Amino acid sequence: MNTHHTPFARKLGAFVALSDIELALLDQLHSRRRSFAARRDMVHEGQVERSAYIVASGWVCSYKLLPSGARQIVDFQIPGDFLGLRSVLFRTADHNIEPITRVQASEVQARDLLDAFNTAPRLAAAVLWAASRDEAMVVEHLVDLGRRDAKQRMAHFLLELGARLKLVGLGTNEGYACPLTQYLLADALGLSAVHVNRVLRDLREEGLVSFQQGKVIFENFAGLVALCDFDRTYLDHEGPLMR
Amino acid sequence: MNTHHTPFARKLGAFVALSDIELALLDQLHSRRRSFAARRDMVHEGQVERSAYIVASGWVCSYKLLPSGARQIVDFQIPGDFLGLRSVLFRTADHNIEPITRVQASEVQARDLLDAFNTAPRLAAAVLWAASRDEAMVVEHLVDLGRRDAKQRMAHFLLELGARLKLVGLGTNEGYACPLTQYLLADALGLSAVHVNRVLRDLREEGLVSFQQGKVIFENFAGLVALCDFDRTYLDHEGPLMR
DNA sequence: AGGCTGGGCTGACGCAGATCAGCATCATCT
DNA sequence: AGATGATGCTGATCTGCGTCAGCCCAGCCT
Repeated sequence: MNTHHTPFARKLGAFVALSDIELALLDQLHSRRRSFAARRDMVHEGQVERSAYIVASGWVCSYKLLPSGARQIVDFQIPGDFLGLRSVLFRTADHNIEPITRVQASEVQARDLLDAFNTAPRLAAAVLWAASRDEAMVVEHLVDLGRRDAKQRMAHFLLELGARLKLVGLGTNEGYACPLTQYLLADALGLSAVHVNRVLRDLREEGLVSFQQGKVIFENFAGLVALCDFDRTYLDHEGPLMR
Repeated sequence: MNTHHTPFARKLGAFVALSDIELALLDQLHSRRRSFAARRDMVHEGQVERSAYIVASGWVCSYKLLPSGARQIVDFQIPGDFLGLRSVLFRTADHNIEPITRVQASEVQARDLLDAFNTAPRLAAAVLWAASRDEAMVVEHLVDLGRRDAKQRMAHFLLELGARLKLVGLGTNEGYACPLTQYLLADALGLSAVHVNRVLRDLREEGLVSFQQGKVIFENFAGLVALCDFDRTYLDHEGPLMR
């Protein structure tokens, strides 16, 4: 695997055999690099937004706030992920986006993408694939919230995150570094922070996963997969347009 | 409003000013009409799928099954809605699709769509808009499951459904006909059927909505909106590509 | 140093909603 | 007419998770 490419190129390249020319085109999208401080909203709901981003380093979350003050995190973005692709299409952003750590991201105008597609049409299919994968993840998240209990949710979440990170070279089947706090986990999983803490302790004491000092370590990968029926096909399925 | 067009054309036409030619093109997509019996899966997870559908009449639901036997309904499709657009892109369907009533739907090959787009490029933007709206609904559903209690969920759900039905001429601010059973509601809202029943009773006794004999009737629309902070902008927002 | 803040952690208690069990109604089938 | 199966409805009880309240530690201010 080519490790000197950006996480974005690496992710797409893992499922679509891309030529060197195509890979180079993808890397070129990263010319307009910007940096964002942790904890300061990049985009807030209702804001008029004209460009999307590709995350180069750091972690981001997209969330919705309810008037009650409750927050629901819809998704986390890690290096290689698109950010705000939809708010380019719609006139305004429909949710908030906040960096969790310091973030480096490349601004991508709609025009840049279209130019790249014209030069290398297969890239369009690849990007479409990435967008579909993101949607499949949201659906899986919905199933989590609707029909899995706290322990299964957590297990599923940690496994999915691991699979995504592995794809961009930031994780292995042993574990990965993870900057998320228990509060962030709570807001993503629809739980209270208190309960997140308890669930993590349970999982640790059962020898399944540990999550301490910013590191997720899989102690019993198979056991964890069994606990929540994790099926990763939705993450790395290749489509008919890819061949 | 033109009522002699299909629900699909009507829905798109409500937010994108479409010419008669464009409307006619949309209606032409409905040539390959098929009929499906209630309760028999149209598509099941993992099935290889090559065509999408546009619902002409009847109700459909897309859901995921867990090995535990639990079911999570991701979304309902009503007349005018696309069905399985994503499973055309991916090689296989990633969830099951089941008609709730008898359903008439038009089969749409990827080729038909592309042809229509070539003739009338504005249609592509309109269809993209519809797809984005569907995704926004899934996100809103996710917030429901993660951060709203049972009563708010139900209120939000009934209001959203009402707004969607109104768009295709199947509902008003007074109410609408709805073939969903309490079991279906439960599987969509992440509740038990027993609790759905109680919540419906509560809402009825508080004079907010009633849902009986297949009819949803809004007794106090404003009160219901206030209860769950319903904000319908995500349903009928027009995008920058529409002008 | 001392205070402040953010994060992890824990016990006691309460409640929303699940589960269990059962009844009533209606449509369809035999 | 009786049997069967959906669907709606209800009370009693149980439980997963939230809420409240508080402690501890580490890092960062002043």
